[in-house]
Amino acid sequence: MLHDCTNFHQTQSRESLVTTATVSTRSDSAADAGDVSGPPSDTPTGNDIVELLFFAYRDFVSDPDRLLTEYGFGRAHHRVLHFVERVPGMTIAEMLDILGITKQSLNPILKDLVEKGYIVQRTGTADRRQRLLYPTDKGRALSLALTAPQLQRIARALDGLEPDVKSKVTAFLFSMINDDDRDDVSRIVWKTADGEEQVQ
Amino acid sequence: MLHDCTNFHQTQSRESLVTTATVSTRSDSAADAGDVSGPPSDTPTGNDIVELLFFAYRDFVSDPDRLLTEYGFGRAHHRVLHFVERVPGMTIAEMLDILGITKQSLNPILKDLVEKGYIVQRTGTADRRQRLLYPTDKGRALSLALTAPQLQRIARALDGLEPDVKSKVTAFLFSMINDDDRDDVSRIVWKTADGEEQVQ
DNA sequence: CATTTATGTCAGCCTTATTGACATATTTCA
DNA sequence: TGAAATATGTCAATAAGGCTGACATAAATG
Repeated sequence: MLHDCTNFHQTQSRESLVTTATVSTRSDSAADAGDVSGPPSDTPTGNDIVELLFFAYRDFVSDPDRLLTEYGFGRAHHRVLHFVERVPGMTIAEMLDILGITKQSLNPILKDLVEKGYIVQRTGTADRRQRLLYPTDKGRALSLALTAPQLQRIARALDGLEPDVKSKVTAFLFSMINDDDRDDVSRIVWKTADGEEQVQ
Repeated sequence: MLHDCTNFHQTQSRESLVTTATVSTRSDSAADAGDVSGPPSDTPTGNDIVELLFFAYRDFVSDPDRLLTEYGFGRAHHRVLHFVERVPGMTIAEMLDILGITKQSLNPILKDLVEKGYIVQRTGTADRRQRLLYPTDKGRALSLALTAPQLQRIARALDGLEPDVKSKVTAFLFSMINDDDRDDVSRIVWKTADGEEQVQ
């Protein structure tokens, strides 16, 4: 889930990359291009991961697109619904921090989801200014349906690989997150079933 | 590089997630929310990876934002420039396949990069309908500068982990890509320095 | 010579983002 | 208590980066 960051609506079309001619003309073509650059970069450490992350994420976030289109939603709706399902009772401010967007961007999307009955807002009991977000049964069902193809993709990818890959991938992705956010992310990602963790 | 899929311009602001109250009220708050759903999902296999991919990718693609803003470019410009640098001599059609966008979306971005002197287009020699894309020295320099913080993030993440993590992460990300595209992606990602590979 | 292909371009539209300004309810603090 | 800060909502204007559809041109192909 969680879409590119970006939007994009759904393209879906996408046959095969670079089907046509050559990936690149021979290096002398590049060399004789006058003003043009020298040899391609020597792929320093990590350059392959830069590109694999792009392609993997591109395909990964496109998984729920068909379903989203059916419901008239975009990837932003998926992101919001996903985190509401995962962290029921989340406040608006927490959602804004997680998604990294402004309230003006969140509002129309949230309004959509509330109006169509996927999310309910309840006034906070401790602080009655807050509007706590909860998924409805309908919202929970849609969230799970949207994430299902992504879980399948992950399971299929792990299936062909050594059993320790999952823990190593998890550790790597976790290390890729900004230092400041890592604690909070771990509370969201590995929260216990009864949702007991306090952030502060 | 390669930004979220999506657009988004740069937000840059982002302090810390969920700094305020509790991640969630206790589960009975969710339970007594009436129409609201049951217990949170039991985190089936891969659910953590779904979320870690979101957070890791979110931070990863934001690395070049400051620099992009300085140059008046967006993440889409970065994606285009990156692949032109990596696969000099690429055709327009190949770029469209890789990025998964339409020519109408690509055109203004490409025009920007050409007008500002980061990319040159040269008529193909074998097929003179094609406009082969090459980076200029300036474009190559900018591409490398944009990717530098991302390589640093990857290197730093791998640094604290076991030495086999890199190969396992690479294998995992590769498996996450759509079946149909995997051959072509491997040609792009692991192309030799002299760019000799033929796609067909 | 007719058709297909690669590319370019115009027009209109959508989603998701932004900033700035302002309103309201509630909590907190002096 | 009363002032200030906080959480949220809303309006307006703007922008990036996507989309579809239609059409044009040049070059290759059959």
